[in-house]
Amino acid sequence: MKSNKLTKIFKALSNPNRLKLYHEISKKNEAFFETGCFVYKISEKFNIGAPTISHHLKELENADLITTQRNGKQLTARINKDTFEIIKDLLNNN
Amino acid sequence: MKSNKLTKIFKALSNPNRLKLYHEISKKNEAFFETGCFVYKISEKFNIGAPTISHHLKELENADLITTQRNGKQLTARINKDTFEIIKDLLNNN
DNA sequence: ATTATAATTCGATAACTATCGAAGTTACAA
DNA sequence: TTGTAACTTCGATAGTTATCGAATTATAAT
Repeated sequence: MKSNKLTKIFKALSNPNRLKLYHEISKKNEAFFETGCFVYKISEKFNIGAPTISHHLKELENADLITTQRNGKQLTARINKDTFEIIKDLLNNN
Repeated sequence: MKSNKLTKIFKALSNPNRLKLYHEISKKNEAFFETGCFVYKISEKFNIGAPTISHHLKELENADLITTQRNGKQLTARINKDTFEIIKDLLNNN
């Protein structure tokens, strides 16, 4: 993997809220892979506002860690499986 | 692994120069595990000053990614094998 | 049409970080 | 003991980032 791509991934996961977001999405992803998971449901678990969630999702997307898709009023987030494969071991031993 | 420990690791590796530093140390580490590797030799490859190198090494150390040890005038850096195990796959496919 | 919900954009701000030059320290050598 | 090499500490600065509130957009429901 290219070094600048790696730093992008590390940077994206270096913020506690973003790591938690990614982790939540990855957990839901297993259960609802077909449908993805709704962002508004996840973000209830956070103590930060909607603008900040929106900002963090873009960072995760920009690092190719997730994809998002609008479904009506709601936003659906899905894990990018390629990048997930190589960092899931880190996440799952927590 | 604890989430705050993870974010510390990610943060430490989210800076290009720090990632490169870590990578260089890990490469030398295989060749010179007994002796470790000299920081002044590594830092010749960087376009940043000694104070910045020193700062970055502390960040890597603080994230338990490396250990350092003074040997006379020189500083020796060694990879922490525990943390290396779980991220080496990311580094080696570059 | 009006309202409500989910998310985004914008502008601002406080906190953090990478980097530097200058000065200081440590250890060795001449 | 003077010098020098490797490294650290300090203080400053420019750039980045996390977060917010207010306003805006998109979609759906009433």
